[in-house]
Amino acid sequence: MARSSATSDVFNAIAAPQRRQIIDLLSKERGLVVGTIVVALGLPQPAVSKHLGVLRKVGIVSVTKQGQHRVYVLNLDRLRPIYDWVKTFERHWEHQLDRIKERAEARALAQAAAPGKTNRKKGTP
Amino acid sequence: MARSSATSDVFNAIAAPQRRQIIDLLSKERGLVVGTIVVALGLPQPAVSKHLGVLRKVGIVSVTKQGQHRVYVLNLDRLRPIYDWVKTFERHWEHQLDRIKERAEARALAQAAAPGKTNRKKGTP
DNA sequence: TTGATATATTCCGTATTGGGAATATAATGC
DNA sequence: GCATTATATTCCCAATACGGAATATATCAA
Repeated sequence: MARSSATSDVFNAIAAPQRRQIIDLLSKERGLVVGTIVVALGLPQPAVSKHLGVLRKVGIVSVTKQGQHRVYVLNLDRLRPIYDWVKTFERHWEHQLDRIKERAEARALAQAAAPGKTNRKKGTP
Repeated sequence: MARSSATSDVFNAIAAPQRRQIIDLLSKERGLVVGTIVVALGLPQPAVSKHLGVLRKVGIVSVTKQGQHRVYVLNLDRLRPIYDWVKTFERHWEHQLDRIKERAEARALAQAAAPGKTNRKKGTP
């Protein structure tokens, strides 16, 4: 046995950054034609078609013919397993998250009070 | 050029289910010795060592010698990129999420009120 | 029909995977 | 020293992966 095959499960399908890019694109622009993805990613068309093939096989995207184009749409629910998996560990980041959120809010307040400059590192002399 | 190499980034590192299992284990039991993981996964020891090697190289786990054992611990922050990525799509699942959160809060309250037993499903009549 | 455009498929080559088996290293105990 | 235990490393191999190049299919347009 070798590897789990990118077309076998979602985790392998999203391992390739190009495919994540495609997913990102499709999450913003609902329904994209291959050509658009090609120019957006700057990859050769066959490469894009292959990546789309992988995503299709796993069910992350689906196609509909439309004239001579293929319109790809995202099936976000297929990403749930990943979400559910990492969410298991969310607890561990929650405190950090809270702190980050607090900081962000503090920053927003500070900026609202005195806009014009983003505050820098830390160094409180 | 072939693939991005499992040892190159976190997304590839977690593509293998065995490695996700290891992560799951380490998230429950903080600090595990290789032998424990071996019996838990039912994989041959060299295989486990290799998977641990991948996780180590990506920074998901770190080792400390302890006598003749190696204790592996999880560095959960390294999984953040994955979390952050899927979280982008959370919006699409929000309704479901709200319900989950509500349940979690209800559970927390119930537990605060009467600790000692985790409540089971829900059943919304 | 011919041709242009849009997309998919096939073949090729190199790199990588992940388990198996054997072996190497390291620490412990006698 | 030697044996045992714990873990890592090496070598092998079949199965992929993924980009490149070429080609195949499909649709539209004239």
